Amino acid sequence: MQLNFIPIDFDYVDVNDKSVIRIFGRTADGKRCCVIDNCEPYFWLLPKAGVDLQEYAKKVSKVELEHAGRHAIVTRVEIKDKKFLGKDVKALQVFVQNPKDIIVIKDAVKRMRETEAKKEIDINFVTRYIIEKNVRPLMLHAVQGKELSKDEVKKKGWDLNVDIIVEASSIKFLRDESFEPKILAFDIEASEFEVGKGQILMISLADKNIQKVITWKHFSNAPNNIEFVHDEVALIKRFKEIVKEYKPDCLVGYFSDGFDLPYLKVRADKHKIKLNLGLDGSSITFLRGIIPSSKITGLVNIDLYKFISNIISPILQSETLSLGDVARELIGEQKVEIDLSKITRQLQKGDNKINWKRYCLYNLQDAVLTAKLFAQLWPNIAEMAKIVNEPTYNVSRASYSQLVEHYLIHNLKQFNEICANRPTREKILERRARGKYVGAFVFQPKPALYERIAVFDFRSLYPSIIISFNISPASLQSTAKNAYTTPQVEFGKKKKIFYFNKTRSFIPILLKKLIDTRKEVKKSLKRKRTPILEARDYGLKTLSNATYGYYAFFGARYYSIECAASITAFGRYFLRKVIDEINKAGFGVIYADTDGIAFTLGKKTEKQALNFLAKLNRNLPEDMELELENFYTRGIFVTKRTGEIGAKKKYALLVKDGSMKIRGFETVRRDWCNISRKVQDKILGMILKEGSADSSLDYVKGVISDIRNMKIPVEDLIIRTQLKKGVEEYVAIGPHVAIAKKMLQLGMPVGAGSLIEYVVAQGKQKGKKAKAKERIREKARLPDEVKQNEYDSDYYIEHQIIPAVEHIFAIFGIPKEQLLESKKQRKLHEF
DNA sequence: GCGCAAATGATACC
DNA sequence: ACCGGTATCATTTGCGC
Repeated sequence: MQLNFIPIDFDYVDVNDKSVIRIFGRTADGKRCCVIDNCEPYFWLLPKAGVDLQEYAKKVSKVELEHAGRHAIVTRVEIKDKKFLGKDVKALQVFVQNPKDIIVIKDAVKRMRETEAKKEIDINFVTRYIIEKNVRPLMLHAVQGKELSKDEVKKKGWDLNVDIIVEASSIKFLRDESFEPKILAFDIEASEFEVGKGQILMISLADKNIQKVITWKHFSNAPNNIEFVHDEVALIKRFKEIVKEYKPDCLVGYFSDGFDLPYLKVRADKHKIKLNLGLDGSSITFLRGIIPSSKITGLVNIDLYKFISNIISPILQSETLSLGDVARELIGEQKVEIDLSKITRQLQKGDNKINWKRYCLYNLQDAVLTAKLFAQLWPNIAEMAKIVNEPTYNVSRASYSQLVEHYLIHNLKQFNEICANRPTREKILERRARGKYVGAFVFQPKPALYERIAVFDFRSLYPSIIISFNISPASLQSTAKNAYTTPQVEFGKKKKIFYFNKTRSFIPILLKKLIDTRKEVKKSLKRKRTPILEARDYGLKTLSNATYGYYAFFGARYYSIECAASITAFGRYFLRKVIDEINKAGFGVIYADTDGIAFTLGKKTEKQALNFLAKLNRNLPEDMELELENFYTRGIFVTKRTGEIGAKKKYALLVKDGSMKIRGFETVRRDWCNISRKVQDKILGMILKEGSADSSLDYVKGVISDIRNMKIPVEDLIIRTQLKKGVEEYVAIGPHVAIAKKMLQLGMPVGAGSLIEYVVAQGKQKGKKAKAKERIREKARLPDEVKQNEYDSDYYIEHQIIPAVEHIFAIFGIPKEQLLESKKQRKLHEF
């Protein structure tokens, strides 16, 4: 029979000592299917120089071992001409019966005197299969094979909850066809925040066609979508039942790897309920790493929080990655918050006045928002999976470095390349201990208010450098012959020069392919904007930008600090070159950082600037391009807090439409309180629009007087700082750490990653001197502990308002003292 | 106990 | 451990006196 289907999830299991691949997917007519296929596991051996390959192969082919109850044998060995890091090598392809045997056999063959190195022992078997059989996750395939009856499948010891099972004889990629998975979003609420404590109170489920809360907390006047069960046992069982009946392709949660699923597992274990949600009846498994994750066979379990924090967060404005913040930004829905810690406290005290209906609806809201967020982000997950050719499950949890690596691994075949090994633990330690190399150049601005500004920037600077100068570990060579020569590459004080062969190597070629594909996507986007094309564009862009960082990442297979440092060296060279040329052309460079340059037009026109831009581009390498970022009416650059020199990475520009581009200022920093951010934003706007500081001075004085008169709502005085590690790990106990400790004592859920909120209140010390000496952490309070007349107005004026505005006024010659004078006094002075 | 520089820590830029 | 270096700034820590 032939079946057209879309692969969604992959796994492999042993059948009679052999590993078989199972692909779970959807058929063209929407049925859930499982395709069973084979793949021969293998790895590579590189021989030492002068080794008799035939003899060596013979010797390797005889390897046979007993290990962990398995009889591991080499099934056959082939001698192949391959490439490793671009160089020709002879290699033995060593086939085994079961991927598990690789780990056993590689140790035996590694010890042979003929063996120089072993390769590709750490390639995941699913990845191996996808490469060998040219399968493309989430795209349409035709499978030829035999349909298996339920009975035949049972003989393999499986009970598969799918509609069709096919044993493949061949599998063929057909085309990229857009696919929307059937999903079930879920969210649990529990009586405690810590996994292992308390019990599950309710579980919500949501998709387009379902919105449901299951709870064992009974109450009257419940809406239809609330289903009551007897107890927690019935709750978990009902959850399982719904998941099994609904048959989603993806089970979606928000922070579900970190909370919902581990919690569910602990409670299920406690009640001796099997959490066998897998399509083969298997239980959910947890991978314990630094970042725990969970896997359900056949059912792609997606933790949207992970995907967002890994892949989407760089473009988010949200100050936290909480479901509420992210949903507001991405889908424009405001989450209705309730006080969860209050409910927890009430439950602990046995207080019965909990509004269960409201709590249930809150719970449902989370599941619904998760479902909506998924709908929004699915194109991003799917397009990324298609670009790198890895299964959805892996992609949804991968960091950019992993994605870059997946992309490379899946494309080595066309270069006949053997994959580099993953670094050993020792290697990682060594790499992490290495000194830093010099990165980008940042131009020191002169503090002032500027008019008529243009900003040019390099389009994808680092990727274009990698491509232009063929920067890769495979092209690095020791002589200048037929090579690109780097500018001075700096490692601290040491300076070096590197040479990269001019024959294009696989990483720059693959990177160029990403960029060329993106150009095509951009063209299509011009014709018609679709979420899929936008997601593809985003994926291609971010992946190509991540390649430079990948070279410098200690966990990378293709780690090369020489490459990373060469890239930044070229970057500095071209940025400086363009700065010089802009100045020479009669413009005035104000500022530059990494790949962008801001300069004043002076007496020149915008058109002249654009003509000059075209001229600059004619002198750049083909794959490099300088673009106009924008023209600005005005811009302000300030001094550093200490000294008179201009602060880098801190400026505000006024766009012609009246909007502002603000970088680095307190306004854009989440660890400053709202009032200081608001005041700074306001005066930056006033100054940039008016070209003077006249009206903003009065405005600031007004705010200072309001603070002094205790008129500012405590809410605007909250300082938010993230806890980057566990409370006990801190050497310096800052205000947020002190507050976190207090919160822990109160039984509130606090740990690494929590955003700690506090307000600085009046201290206990009396007398001006003693007051000033009291540590800020001693005066820090939880926001709801501080009444309107209790905040420390001096602190907010001196530490939050003045620092945020002082250096802006300094541009106009207005000293700090003048800000502190009252409005009236100033008027008297004027008379 | 005081005043200071160094250390620690968070966040942003690109 | 889950992309890099560059940069600013607040607050605490700890040293010398």
